[in-house]
Amino acid sequence: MPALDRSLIGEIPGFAGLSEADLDRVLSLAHASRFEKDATIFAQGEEAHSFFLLLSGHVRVVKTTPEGHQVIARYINEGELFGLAIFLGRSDYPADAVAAVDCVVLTWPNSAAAELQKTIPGFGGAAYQTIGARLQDTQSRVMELSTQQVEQRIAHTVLRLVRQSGRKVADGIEIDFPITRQDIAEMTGTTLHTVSRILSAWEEAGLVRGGRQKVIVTDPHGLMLIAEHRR
Amino acid sequence: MPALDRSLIGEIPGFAGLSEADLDRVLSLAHASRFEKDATIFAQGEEAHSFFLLLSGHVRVVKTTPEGHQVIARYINEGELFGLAIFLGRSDYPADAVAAVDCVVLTWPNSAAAELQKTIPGFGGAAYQTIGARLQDTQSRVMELSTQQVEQRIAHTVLRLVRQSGRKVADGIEIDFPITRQDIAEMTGTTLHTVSRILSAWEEAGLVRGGRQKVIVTDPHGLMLIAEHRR
DNA sequence: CGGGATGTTGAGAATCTTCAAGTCACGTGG
DNA sequence: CCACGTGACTTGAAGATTCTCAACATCCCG
Repeated sequence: MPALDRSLIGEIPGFAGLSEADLDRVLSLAHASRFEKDATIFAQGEEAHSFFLLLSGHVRVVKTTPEGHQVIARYINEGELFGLAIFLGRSDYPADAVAAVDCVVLTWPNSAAAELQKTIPGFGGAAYQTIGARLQDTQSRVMELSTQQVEQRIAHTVLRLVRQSGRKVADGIEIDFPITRQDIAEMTGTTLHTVSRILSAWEEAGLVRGGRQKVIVTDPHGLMLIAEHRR
Repeated sequence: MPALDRSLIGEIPGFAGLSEADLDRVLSLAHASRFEKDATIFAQGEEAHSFFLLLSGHVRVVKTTPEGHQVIARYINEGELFGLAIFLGRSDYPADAVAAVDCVVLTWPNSAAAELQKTIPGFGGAAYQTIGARLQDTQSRVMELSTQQVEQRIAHTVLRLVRQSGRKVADGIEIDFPITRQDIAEMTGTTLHTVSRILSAWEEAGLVRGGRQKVIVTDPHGLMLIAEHRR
């Protein structure tokens, strides 16, 4: 493995503004690895030995119920920490993390956590900030699932995805990684059939363009109206 | 206000095993207050100036959507921290906290947080442990809402309530605070009508006994079977 | 070029909500 | 102490949303 470059993490909240010496110290505790699309970074129930920072790519975090239903907990974007089981006082990972595209990941052993928190001001804060943000996200999702119909939930989810991981293309904004109807269903608590029907209707109405493992939003404002149930 | 007694918090995780001097120090930063049933401890959107520990009673945490729907995020039990906005890096409270019964609450100003974390080993950990546990709870709830039918969700919710806040009575276990059908509906993402119908059916089947603002589980094992969809 | 994964669409069924109408319990004030 | 009013609860009937089942179309990868 090549020596890790400071520029990898210089821009990341929690490491921003560190001295070169501190950056080197942070990197000396970590190691970088590549995961091919569909590779598992960690598995639900597995003993949590490390935590991670996504340097590039997109990671899907999936929980499986005892009955075998899958629910996508979230997508991780570049620059985000994940697999923070140790910071929650957990000894195992509560979900699978799967590379949605080819990914580069920094890994720290749990044993580095105390060290980092002690020596890097702001690192612990960044980790807990991340957890706090996820608690709020998850709570919003509970509210959506509790109070909104399927079409609104899908609209909110698609808008969130393009906002967080959108890439500008000729006629709109495209979600930056391959995503199936089934994936969207697992994020919104519905079935791929309903997702397909609704996306087809939206395409008919000129709000989105679909495609295999692809969603392009062509009329974000129109979608927003649907999300707010004011079509 | 009378001087706060060390015994108030001596048993609480995060304060357990502290010296008398440390306990006094923790209490000197706090003040205790009483809230009558239905009193608001803090309100959604209000600037978060303090965080709290519930000494006795039960607190309902409620979020309201822009459209006016209410969702009960959780109930707080005796000995739990709540209103931890500052630990999430938030400047306002994300929900209402309402006394479900008469309550006694310890309050610390946010300014005490850094102090407590520095001087009391384990305090910061306890706060973040609490947040971590809530993230996991909330995620389980997303899974339930996504994959289970209403009857199972209500069964899980009622079982969780009796487990966390149950009081043994003659013919079963009763939820230890007044709870309406509407409350249960707001915890499970359904309507009070559906909750009422299902509780009536369970009563018919001898699993529970109902009553005004009351639920007594008489056959926890039978309810568990319903929760797992194996009636 | 075959086959598995992905996506579409129709029809029927099931669950759950909505609307409606009431009953019941409890606390308050006369 | 009783009448009354309000909040809590119940139950029926109709309707809507969404799921399930089924069949087929399509696309990509090897």
